[in-house]
Amino acid sequence: MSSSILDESLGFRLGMTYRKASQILTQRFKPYDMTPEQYTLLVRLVEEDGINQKELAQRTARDQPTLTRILDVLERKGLVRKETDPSDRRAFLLYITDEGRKKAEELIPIEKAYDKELFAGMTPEQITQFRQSLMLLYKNAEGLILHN
Amino acid sequence: MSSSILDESLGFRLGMTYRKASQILTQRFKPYDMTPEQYTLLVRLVEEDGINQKELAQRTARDQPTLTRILDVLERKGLVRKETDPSDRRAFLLYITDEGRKKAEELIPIEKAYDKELFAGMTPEQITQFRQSLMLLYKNAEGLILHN
DNA sequence: TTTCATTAGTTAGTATACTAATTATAATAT
DNA sequence: ATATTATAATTAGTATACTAACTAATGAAA
Repeated sequence: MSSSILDESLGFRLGMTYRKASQILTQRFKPYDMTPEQYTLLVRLVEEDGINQKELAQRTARDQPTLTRILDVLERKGLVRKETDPSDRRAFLLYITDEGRKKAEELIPIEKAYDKELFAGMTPEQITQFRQSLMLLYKNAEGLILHN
Repeated sequence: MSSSILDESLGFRLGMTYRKASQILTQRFKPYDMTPEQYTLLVRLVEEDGINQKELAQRTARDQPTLTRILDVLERKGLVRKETDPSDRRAFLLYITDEGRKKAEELIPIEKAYDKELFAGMTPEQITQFRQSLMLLYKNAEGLILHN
């Protein structure tokens, strides 16, 4: 029974777990010259492209400045293409390239396998419960945002 | 039932949840000129000081370079003090200052309240289960590190 | 005791994440 | 039509996180 304030804090435990999990996936992606963050954008665009940056930001739970920078990298690598939206010249429509699709399809099984290893030892019911808890936490946190 | 690769990925969900939760705590700590990361070091030192940086890094689940930089900030703010270890001149022993202790004690109830709000709607059993799942994930991830 | 390996901490380099401010375009309201 | 407001994306600034390389001190071995 730990009496540490930090160990008690679920927020802290959530953070340390995320950092460790992210660190391992970063290692595994490194030989493919890809980060987990870049990967999420790529995968989202494989599923649906022709959307703009604001939409992609929402669908990957990232803010727009972060997205801009990661997209720069993906564009430089030739995995993603930007076209100005003819109906709104402020916006860009994002398209995945053939190379980007190939890269994503190479990495998806690696990420899936990692996910499985990460959750080894948990029953399907526990995993479902964990997933639902994460979703509740996200909703709770969203509701606590200060809007200025 | 979503068929999105990203939504299916528990690692991605873990990350988006952590980021959102961290973002809100960052907002709440801002009036106190404190980040969640700085806070964790401070709280750990309130519980036990006179340890060196390597030990503090382990106890807060952070790597040493990150620790060095955050400690710089805390030292500049006068919340933490470093003394060279007389028995090992490579190492520093870390001490919390009176001001640091006061700051920590001011923020601890804020973080605790936030944790409670974050987990609103979950039963104690669900929270316990969630905590145990996080601990299992951490252990699993640790076991998957590539050691060179 | 001199060499070699290890260890504590830092520095350098890269990537991510957020807020706030800016630019350019679009949409709305007089 | 013109002025105002809102929006998409970017830029600037700060903070965190990691790996790799480095410095200084320690410890162990020949």
